[in-house]
Amino acid sequence: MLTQRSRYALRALIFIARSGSIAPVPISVISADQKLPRKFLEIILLDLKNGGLVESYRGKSGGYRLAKPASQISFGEIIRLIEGPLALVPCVSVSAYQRCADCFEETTCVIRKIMLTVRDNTAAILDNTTLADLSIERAAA
Amino acid sequence: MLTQRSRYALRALIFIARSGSIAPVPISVISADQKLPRKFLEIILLDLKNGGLVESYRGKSGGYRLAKPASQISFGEIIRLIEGPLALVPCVSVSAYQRCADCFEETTCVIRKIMLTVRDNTAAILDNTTLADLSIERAAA
DNA sequence: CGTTATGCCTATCGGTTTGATAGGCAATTG
DNA sequence: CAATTGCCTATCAAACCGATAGGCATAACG
Repeated sequence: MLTQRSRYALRALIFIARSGSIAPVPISVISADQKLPRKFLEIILLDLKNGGLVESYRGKSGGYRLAKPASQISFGEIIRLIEGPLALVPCVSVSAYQRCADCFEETTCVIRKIMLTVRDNTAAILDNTTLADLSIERAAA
Repeated sequence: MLTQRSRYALRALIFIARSGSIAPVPISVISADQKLPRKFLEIILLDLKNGGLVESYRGKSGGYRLAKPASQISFGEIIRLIEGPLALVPCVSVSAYQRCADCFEETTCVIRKIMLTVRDNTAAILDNTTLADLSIERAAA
């Protein structure tokens, strides 16, 4: 299961992407429309900014904007940034590979084999769907 | 990422499945061979027992055995039992469906749409691979 | 019967993560 | 200068995670 943070991040980004406006979107607007806890959302947006997904502008008429075209921000990238690796075991993670503790032999491990399949499937889906692939429907999860 | 518990559960079950012996396998043997913390493994095996995946026998020459044929114990079932739902969001879980808090409309939610695809793909893999689908290679993750 | 090997129950524990809130500082606009 | 906005720091309770310890119940074996 994804953490609440990740779901909030997705909703916030989708909202920003859909707003389509050139003017940055303030936290208060996102939080009001999507009904997300304002202060908590602040932290998340800061992470998204540090991760290079959004730009922020301070002061009056400040707020957040996507840092790159919506077509270049995939669900996979968002989730990896906020949640961590897509992989179910560290030894099949591409973005954060790590040998499993107490692993006898990676090449012949059957658990690794199936987990690699799962990871590749998941990544194929999440990395190929971007914020631009959204129809008019409303984000709500 | 899976918790350590789930990885341990998988390794223990694979070990039992492979031992192939009719005699139950004691915790101490599993823990020694797979290098898993003994007391911790106890708790996990108890969960597996309560979940109907293994049978236990007390007393001398006691231990654990698979409660059904290895071909009927899938990775999906094991992970769901120890870890929880495969789904990334509650609203696409089949085994533990729950409407997302603050969801506007489930049918049109784009997050739900993609998460459903991911879940279905993951489930297809994990539910169709069983403890019987293991070659001679050694489990190690 | 008693010894021994085993699973089972209960309790505890420190550390980390999770979700969240509060207050004040910094910057920018007008 | 006032208003609005993001940013930084601190704090918090609750849950989760991985693990350990001790003793009780049960069954096999001689």
